[in-house]
Amino acid sequence: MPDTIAASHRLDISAPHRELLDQVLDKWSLQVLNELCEAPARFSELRRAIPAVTQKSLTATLRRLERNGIVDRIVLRTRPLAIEYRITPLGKTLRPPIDELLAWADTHMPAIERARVRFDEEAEGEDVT
Amino acid sequence: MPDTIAASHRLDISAPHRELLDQVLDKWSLQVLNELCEAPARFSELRRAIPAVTQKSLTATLRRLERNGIVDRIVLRTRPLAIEYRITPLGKTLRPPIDELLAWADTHMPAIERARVRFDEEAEGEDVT
DNA sequence: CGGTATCCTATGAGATACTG
DNA sequence: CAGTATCTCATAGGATACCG
Repeated sequence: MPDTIAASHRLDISAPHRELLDQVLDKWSLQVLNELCEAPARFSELRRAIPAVTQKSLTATLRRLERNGIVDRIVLRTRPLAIEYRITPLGKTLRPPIDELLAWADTHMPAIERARVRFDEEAEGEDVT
Repeated sequence: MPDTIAASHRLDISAPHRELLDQVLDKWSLQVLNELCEAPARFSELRRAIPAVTQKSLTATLRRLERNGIVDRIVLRTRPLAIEYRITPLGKTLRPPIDELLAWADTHMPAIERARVRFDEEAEGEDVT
């Protein structure tokens, strides 16, 4: 295995970091985490709570989160059998950083919208010069 | 215009938020931001600094960041002409949340590795039961 | 140097059908 | 209910060739 390329004084954004963030910050993870931080939920409850997700994607998301120790999959020996998903303590530690990120998005959204409009307008006039 | 669906006491992870984070936290943005937070850089410097990125992906990343007001593309009227990319003030505000996320990844990486091993081992023995 | 244009393939994700 | 298994299509991203 290759060690880190250089002892950079900057942030080291190594492959494992990126891979990890990709698994945790993907399209549906945030919503799922959001639901499970509230309360444990069953598969069908999650589907109802997040209508846009398909069965397949929800399954994939839950498996990924489970594999990374972010959620637990509990088999309830009720009748006829039920599965419950719960956030783990490790999963809970994700909240503060995620919240900060969402707060950033919230705060700067207007500035970003403006930047986009400007950019798109400039691109318009570009080739007519 | 529809207001937020429900006055949820939970985090609202709306489409614009997700879209924004997708644009900013994509595969290469973190590395690029990391470089540009240090100092302005030319296209070829970025390629050297991030060897794994292809020309196409780097171009796409820079355009996206530029459109969102995170970086500036400066045309230097030197000889024979040079392009410089710089982080914007808006771009700099991204650092704290990103740092927190990376710190989280760093802190909890060992626990996550362990969770993965456990999960994969359990999956092994599963069908041999 | 700093890209754009094109082709091609791998992956992600929706729809659908079926199972314990 | 809680999935798995396919099929299919759209997109992301790499390789390559070329341009101002």
